[in-house]
Amino acid sequence: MSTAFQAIADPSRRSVLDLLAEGERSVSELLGHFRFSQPALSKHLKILRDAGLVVARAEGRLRMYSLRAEGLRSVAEWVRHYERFWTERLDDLGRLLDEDQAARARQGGGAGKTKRQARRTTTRRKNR
Amino acid sequence: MSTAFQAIADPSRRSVLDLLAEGERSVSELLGHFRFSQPALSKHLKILRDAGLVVARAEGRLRMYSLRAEGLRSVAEWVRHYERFWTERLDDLGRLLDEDQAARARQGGGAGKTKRQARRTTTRRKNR
DNA sequence: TTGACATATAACCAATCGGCGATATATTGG
DNA sequence: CCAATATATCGCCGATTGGTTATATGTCAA
Repeated sequence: MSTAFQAIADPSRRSVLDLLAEGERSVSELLGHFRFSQPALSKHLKILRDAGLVVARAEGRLRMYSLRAEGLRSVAEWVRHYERFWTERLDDLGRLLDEDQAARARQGGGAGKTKRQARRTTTRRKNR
Repeated sequence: MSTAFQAIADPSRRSVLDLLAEGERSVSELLGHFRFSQPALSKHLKILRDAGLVVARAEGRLRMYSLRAEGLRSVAEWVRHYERFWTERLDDLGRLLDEDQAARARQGGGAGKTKRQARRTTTRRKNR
């Protein structure tokens, strides 16, 4: 039942993946980086295994875990659909705002790369 | 304490975001796409709001929700770190992650007890 | 004002989660 | 074989989650 989205929801599990991104590690090596118990880590590892984000290889009495990053593809693809909202949109919006800012044109600095700022759209947050 | 990672862990909430990616929607419009109750949706929306992934604007008695995709940036950046594992050419990867092929070549060697074991990057991908 | 609608919040519930200590299983060294 | 080590699994626990129904709040129409 564990999807990659669920698996990476926990910060400890993300840390495990970050560690494994540097290379294969045994459970006890991983454990050294956390404050919780070994069974807790084994549980996290099981969740990551079930989600297809890591694989374990037995070497003697050690279990060497390594990253299986392809399991993150679904996440990457889903997020990529949203990337346009802060790339393309920042460009277009920035272009519009540049006119506005050009009005109070001053920006002396020298190397004139348009240093636009992201401005919040509306967001009339009042809430509660 | 709702982080973006936690917020997108739930498939219903991801669907909400997907819907809002097409444009602003009221709560009842969103509700039409789900089988659960209105309070359940309001809870999801609160979580998304707290995570900074959506914003609400009052329009009469409606609440128009819209996407605030920048909230997904942290996720995108984290995942991008892993993209290289399936994006980069295999040969580049092998170059980055040291002597994989040497370890593979010595596979039949035998009784030598190496302190450091072979790093396993495997996963020969050809497509993409 | 009243009543209907739109949405949020409250109170509750079962299931899941992340942690623990205890224990089971496998491997290695003596 | 035995003890030590490495890891997984079990049984338990309190907190969180995702859902429910009931109710509160705010706005529009009449």
